[in-house]
Amino acid sequence: MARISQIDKTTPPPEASGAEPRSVGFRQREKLIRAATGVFSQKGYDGARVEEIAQRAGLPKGNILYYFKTKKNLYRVVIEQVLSLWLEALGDISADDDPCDAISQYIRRKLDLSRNYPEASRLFAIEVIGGAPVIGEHLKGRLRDWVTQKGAIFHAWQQEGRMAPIDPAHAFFMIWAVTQTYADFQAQIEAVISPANYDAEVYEKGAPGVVAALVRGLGLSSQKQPLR
Amino acid sequence: MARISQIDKTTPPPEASGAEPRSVGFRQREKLIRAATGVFSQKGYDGARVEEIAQRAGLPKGNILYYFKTKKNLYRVVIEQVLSLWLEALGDISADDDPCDAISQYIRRKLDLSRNYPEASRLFAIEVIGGAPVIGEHLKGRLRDWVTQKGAIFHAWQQEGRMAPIDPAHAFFMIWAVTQTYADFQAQIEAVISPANYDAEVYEKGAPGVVAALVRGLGLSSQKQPLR
DNA sequence: CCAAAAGTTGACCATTCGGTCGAAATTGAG
DNA sequence: CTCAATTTCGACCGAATGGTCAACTTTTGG
Repeated sequence: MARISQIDKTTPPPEASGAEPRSVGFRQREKLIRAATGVFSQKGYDGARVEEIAQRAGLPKGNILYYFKTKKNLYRVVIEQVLSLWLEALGDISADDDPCDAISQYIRRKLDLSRNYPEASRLFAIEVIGGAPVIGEHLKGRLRDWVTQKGAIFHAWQQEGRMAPIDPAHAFFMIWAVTQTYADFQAQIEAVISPANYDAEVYEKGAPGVVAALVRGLGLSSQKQPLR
Repeated sequence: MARISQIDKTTPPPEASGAEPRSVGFRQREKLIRAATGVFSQKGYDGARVEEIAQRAGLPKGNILYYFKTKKNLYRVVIEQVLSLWLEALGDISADDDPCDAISQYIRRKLDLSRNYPEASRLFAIEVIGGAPVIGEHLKGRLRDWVTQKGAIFHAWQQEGRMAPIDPAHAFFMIWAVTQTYADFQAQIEAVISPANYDAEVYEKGAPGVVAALVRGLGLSSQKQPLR
């Protein structure tokens, strides 16, 4: 009976414990997670149907429950993976960097994330809008620590007059808001702009100006030309 | 039999046709819409339970179906009301205004909206993230027209060098993104900042700096001091 | 090559939820 | 006050959904 070791099966997600990326179950789990991300991001947790996720992955419903035991557990796995992706991509900003370069690059990286993983972005948004019931603790932990740490760097830059005196945390909120809006509110942007090709017209043509505006707004003089 | 004229009952929402704001049904409908906004904004359409909305409004479930006929119809009424609130509050920006004043004021107005109607903001966000199945047409109509019109004003300002050369539509996306983030991502902001009083610490202390950053980013020199 | 573990599958169950119905209670105009 | 329209309310129904189960097939390690 295969049921015995199932509790263990559900614990190690594909990325964790890089044990055996070649096993059958590994690939199936990956497929399911990808499908689940898509469905959850569009319909939310309750709106998503296990059956639909299975269908999109080309597998029978039973398999999902076999691999993840419950719908809620699948959701947890999926959203935690999204959060990891998020935090990893945050990258590093160090005090030695030139503020303008470092933040420009950070913004661009964040924008690429929205562009390459729009579903992940939307899923994250839905979770947070709903009060972050699942990842709330992570936000209060990892994310918060990250902001505190990087905020100190911002503060130092501000003391040197190389950055406008904005509360560092709010500077991040601004950056996140703007970069994520291109993924999360894609439907609205499309309604207003009607781009033939979203990627090309929005990310490539529109975004650079927005990055510049953000940089300007944060008072980041290129190189060493202190703000006023 | 009361069923006969019911189709008419569901059509005129509380605000429309200011006929009889004193009738019993009118107040009940209002109560239900308020409750529904709260529940829908937190759980999304599918996650919201008719029973819960009723409970929150202090009425039996049956009444909801009596007044709105179906859950979907209730949702439509609620979200269309939110969109109206949105569009009304967009206010007017005219070419004669000083760009800096006009946009600063617009941003502040939008920020107040997030502050005073956070649930409406979140509901709108969920709808758009899900692809705007219900209000999509409105976005392609009313909102789009509004942006086109105001965009022309931005363009004129840009020609005079009174505003940075950003695609006007993207300027709006930026403003909307930043102002809405304070309502939509409240859970995240709270996790990172832990404010004792969200309104006071976030909107009153943090927001002004953000407004300034946005204005600066859009290249809006106060009064008539052309950018660069 | 073979047994045991891992994975697959569809039939099935319990629950939940949107919606219906009919009858009782309330309201309000004449 | 009266009577019809409006509103309330609980019992009930059918469909859909998350989850279970047991038999079956495929993988895999020795």
